[in-house]
Amino acid sequence: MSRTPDLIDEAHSQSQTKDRILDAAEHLFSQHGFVATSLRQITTEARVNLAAVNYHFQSKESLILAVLMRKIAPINRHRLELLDQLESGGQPLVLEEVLHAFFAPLFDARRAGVSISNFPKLLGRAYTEPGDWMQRVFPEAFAQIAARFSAAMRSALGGVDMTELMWGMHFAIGSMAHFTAAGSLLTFISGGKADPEDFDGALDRLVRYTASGLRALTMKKEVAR
Amino acid sequence: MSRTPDLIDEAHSQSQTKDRILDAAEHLFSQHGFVATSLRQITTEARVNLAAVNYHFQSKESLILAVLMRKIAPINRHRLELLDQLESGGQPLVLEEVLHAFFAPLFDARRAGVSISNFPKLLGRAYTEPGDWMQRVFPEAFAQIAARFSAAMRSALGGVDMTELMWGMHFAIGSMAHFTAAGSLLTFISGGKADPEDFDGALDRLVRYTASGLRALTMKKEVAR
DNA sequence: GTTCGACTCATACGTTTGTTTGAAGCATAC
DNA sequence: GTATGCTTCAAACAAACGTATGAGTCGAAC
Repeated sequence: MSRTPDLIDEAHSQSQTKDRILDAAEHLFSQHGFVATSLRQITTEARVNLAAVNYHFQSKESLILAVLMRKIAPINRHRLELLDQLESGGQPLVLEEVLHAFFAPLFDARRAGVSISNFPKLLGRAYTEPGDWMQRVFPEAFAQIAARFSAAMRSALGGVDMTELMWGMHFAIGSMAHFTAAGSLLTFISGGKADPEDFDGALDRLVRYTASGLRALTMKKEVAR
Repeated sequence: MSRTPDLIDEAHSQSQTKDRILDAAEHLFSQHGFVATSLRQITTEARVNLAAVNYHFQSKESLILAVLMRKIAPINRHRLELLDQLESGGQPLVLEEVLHAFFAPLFDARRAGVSISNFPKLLGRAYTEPGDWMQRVFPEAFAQIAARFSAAMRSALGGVDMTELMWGMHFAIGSMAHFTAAGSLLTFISGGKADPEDFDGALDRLVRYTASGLRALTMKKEVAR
């Protein structure tokens, strides 16, 4: 037995420490927010030396960005894939399908994360946390998404006023973010009857709700109350 | 002139320091969040001694609660007033009117604050900030609101399934919170065309959007996709 | 066997955090 | 005037923060 393979973990161990830090940071950030989570908490949970954070990432801020991008990038890629798929069908776009393409990847992230964890909350936090850095990065990460999907929605709705559509998208993003970030509030106001862990049901409802709201908002109608 | 009235400020001066702290804290919390704002920043902006915070309030956490409650209480009171007004009319409730009663006080808060400030953002933060304390307090502050308004909405919609209505309320709260907390994102995705400072327009759109979404969600329809 | 690069480690640095202390101010009541 | 209660003040506290340092470990290259 010259080289007992040691099947247990650390398969290729490509900087296993770096990933452990990212995983722990993601978990803690989603629970306590970015500012309230210390590097010591992260390195303790990751069972890694404190200095490893500043070695692999240069600063805490860079760590935050790395954690976010690791989750946002594949979700947005998935969104664009689904939209491409819809648009290549040759048939006219259906609003519900476009919205599904926009929302579904976020919910799928649960399953894509294999074992871990509760990162939808992480993305929810990203919207409202103190950060000035957030407003520097989100545009970059979401500019393409916003442009592609707003165009698709406009097409599905039949060439409506773009400004009204933007208001609707903003409301829709709010519903989505609030659901992912504060699902426990749903449990509370419903007295436990509505289950925020029911992702399939949530996605279905969010699509129906949003589609109807968008149609109402972009309907040709007098502005006067 | 035995008692020159000194019309200038500090009318009854009932602990003027306490209010200065609350005002400064409210302002800074809304801009940088609760955890990222230090007591020294607050006392500096309020031009008050550092120790005054722990004298008038016992801790930073109590300060946060005091700041929140000072804003939430009158808003919720206003909400209930408007709802009472609707229900005492004797006529059947209209969904749009109920939603207006729910949303309007938040937007009015701008004007009610006389001179100050941007506190809608403050409330927006409260939803997603780290706090475990938040989940201890919000139920207390919003239990009555949730009960009264969900009943009114159910009445306006004609006795629909309560669980579905709760999902809708949750989405609605998300739209509202996201708008108040992250209005700048609207400016971004719309390329500057939609103005988040247009509160009248925003309220109108939010009511229309939400009413339509709620109706779609609570419509009797097969659950199967 | 030595050298070299990548990585981990214990430890310390300088700040900043929330909170506490004890003296000083300053009205009102006796 | 002296005493009393509430408030403000400068200064200090221990603790926790993000970051930096230099020695030490390990494996592959030569």
